[in-house]
Amino acid sequence: MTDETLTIRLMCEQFAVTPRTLRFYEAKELLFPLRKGHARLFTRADRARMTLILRGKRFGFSLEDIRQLLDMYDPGGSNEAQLTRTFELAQKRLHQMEAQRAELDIAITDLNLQLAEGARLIAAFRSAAT
Amino acid sequence: MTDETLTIRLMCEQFAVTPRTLRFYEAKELLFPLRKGHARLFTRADRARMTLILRGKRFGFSLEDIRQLLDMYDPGGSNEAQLTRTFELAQKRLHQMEAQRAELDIAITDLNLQLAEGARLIAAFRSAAT
DNA sequence: AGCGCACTTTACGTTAACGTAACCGTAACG
DNA sequence: CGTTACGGTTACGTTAACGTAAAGTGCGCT
Repeated sequence: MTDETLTIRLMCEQFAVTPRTLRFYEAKELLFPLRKGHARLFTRADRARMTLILRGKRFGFSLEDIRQLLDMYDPGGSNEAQLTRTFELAQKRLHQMEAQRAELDIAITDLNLQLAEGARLIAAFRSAAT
Repeated sequence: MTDETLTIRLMCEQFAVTPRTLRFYEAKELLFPLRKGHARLFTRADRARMTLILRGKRFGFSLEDIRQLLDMYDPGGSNEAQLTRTFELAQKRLHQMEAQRAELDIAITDLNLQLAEGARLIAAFRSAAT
């Protein structure tokens, strides 16, 4: 059985975050560690969520955005209406992400052009320093 | 001559921001409007900068990050050392952006898979409702 | 002169995402 | 049995990127 539950320390190591962060995420209902006495035990599900949380953060989603996305990765709302609402929300996110990628592509192209120009300038400086 | 300089109001309209934002950007040395008396006049260069600022913001760069990037788009640091440093900074950004795009692609793929699963679930619900 | 309007500066308020300090419990170790 | 180690709960502090309110300035009009 992979009941491999982690203490807060180990969890912190695995994801390179502080205890404060994990407690904060629990408060924000992004993680739901079990309790053994008063201590937290992070489950496999929590670890899966953490991966998604960190990924979400890296491209600029807010924790609140991420919380909503996480709900979708769950077998949570088991009635059709809820499921449909969640599905539509996910589609909106997807469009946002695709738009973001499109902009990122443009920016990368721009920056590449600027880099080429920069390289040209530097080369000019060097050849001028004969 | 395209000395088409804009008042703060017009500038706000063009970029859909508030006066506070423009003043704030000036304080942070992202914009350098001229002064006619005590009033600001935004130049074509300022408008170009604004476009870049807003683009930068859209994929999560901080204003400080953006300020450094803007320096590169300038004929500003006219010595080789400065130019080279700026060039390297830009390269780092580029790598960050490419990494970000790679992750975004993964996330988009993930989300697409989840959406497919979601669609399957919803379809199941509907056929069950015979 | 008086009025209003657009613009200004100064400065305190706000939200997100934690950091950090203070204080408490308990379990193991020497 | 004291203390070190790890865990916990308040609760105030911090940074970024503005919002917002207060109070002053200049100018064009009547």
